[in-house]
Amino acid sequence: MRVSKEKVVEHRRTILETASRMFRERGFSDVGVAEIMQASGLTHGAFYGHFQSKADLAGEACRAACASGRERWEGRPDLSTLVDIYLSPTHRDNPGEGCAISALGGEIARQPAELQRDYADGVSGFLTQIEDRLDIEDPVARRAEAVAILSSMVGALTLARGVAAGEPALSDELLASQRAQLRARFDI
Amino acid sequence: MRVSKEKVVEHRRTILETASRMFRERGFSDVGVAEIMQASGLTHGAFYGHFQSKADLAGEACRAACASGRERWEGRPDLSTLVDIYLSPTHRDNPGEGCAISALGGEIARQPAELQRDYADGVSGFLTQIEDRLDIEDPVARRAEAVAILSSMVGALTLARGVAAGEPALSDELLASQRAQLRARFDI
DNA sequence: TGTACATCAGTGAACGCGCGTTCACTGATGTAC
DNA sequence: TGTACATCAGTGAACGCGCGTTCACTGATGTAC
Repeated sequence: MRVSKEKVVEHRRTILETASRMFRERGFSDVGVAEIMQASGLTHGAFYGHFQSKADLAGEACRAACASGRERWEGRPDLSTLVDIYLSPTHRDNPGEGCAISALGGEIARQPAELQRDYADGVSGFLTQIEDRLDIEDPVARRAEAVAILSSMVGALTLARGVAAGEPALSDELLASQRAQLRARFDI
Repeated sequence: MRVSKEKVVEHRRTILETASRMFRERGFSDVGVAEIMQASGLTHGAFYGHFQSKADLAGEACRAACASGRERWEGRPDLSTLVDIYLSPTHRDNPGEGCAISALGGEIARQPAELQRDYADGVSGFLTQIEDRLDIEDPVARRAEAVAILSSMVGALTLARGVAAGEPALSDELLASQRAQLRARFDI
């Protein structure tokens, strides 16, 4: 049955947020349209009133997740805090609420170039935010340092997630070690 | 029709190698049993004579890919060369022949603990190989440095692959920047 | 070494299942008077 | 403000399709004499 205009907008936002979370938790291919709609409190048939296709939703969800990540760090914490949060067991264990760059990292390589461009915007945005927190004069050196910090955070988080269920001790070590390593670089 | 014992062994190895390559290229969920068998020059029905299930194959393929990566570096190149190869455009563009740790990084987090243990063995093995090439006395510091190097290589490669089709210039920059960054750490 | 039979790896049709997607229908919302 | 009708978001059955898996059958291989 028909619903109010406000409800339509709310439904679309709910679907997008639910999908964004589920995709980060379990990847694009392992999450179905019907499952997303059920988790959003609707039936699968209503999906195509909001999005053209699952691929269309994937693009929107990727953009939304990158944007929400950007807002999250906007101006606030310093680099030590950012690194501590990023490489925390909490972030490792909750990819659905976490950084899309890490969560979608593996799968995005097989997605259409258009989606990769959105992902690249997210990467560039994160790099800029790191640069803004670095006390390095030379712009080239600053940029290189930001790349190094982002790479090591994404890599450590990916590895820590990959071994979390199989070797929890190694997973904790990877996070703690990389946290200490990065903090030593800009804390003193 | 029946085939010789040698052929049976050869077929099994072909299936395993083909699957190992295809899984690294496109992930577990996006590669089907029939497709693997066709690429191996057989029909899908013969699959269950060699493996119990697709999940069983995934485990074997992961183990095989990690093992082949280990052998690849056994003793040979120094750290500069290893980093140059790992962060090369060639490695980025050929995940099927490349490092399983990076290629399977995202998906392995959603696999059974048993598979993650095999993956963790691969990570530990790679860490040891990096440690063996480091000129650091203190074992704790050496281990931490190896973690930092592996994390940044995996992260940079993952990011470079994620933006390769969408923003090739950024992809090249990430690889080159991280390559230079790492070499500066142990070359002098 | 040669023959006769048992074995069993590979084939391809068939299975149930869940996927993304479509569509006729329902009934509450929005609108025209 | 109240009524009558048009609109259209959501429902749920149905679609074709490809998936992982099974199985009766085939025919070359391996073995016993």
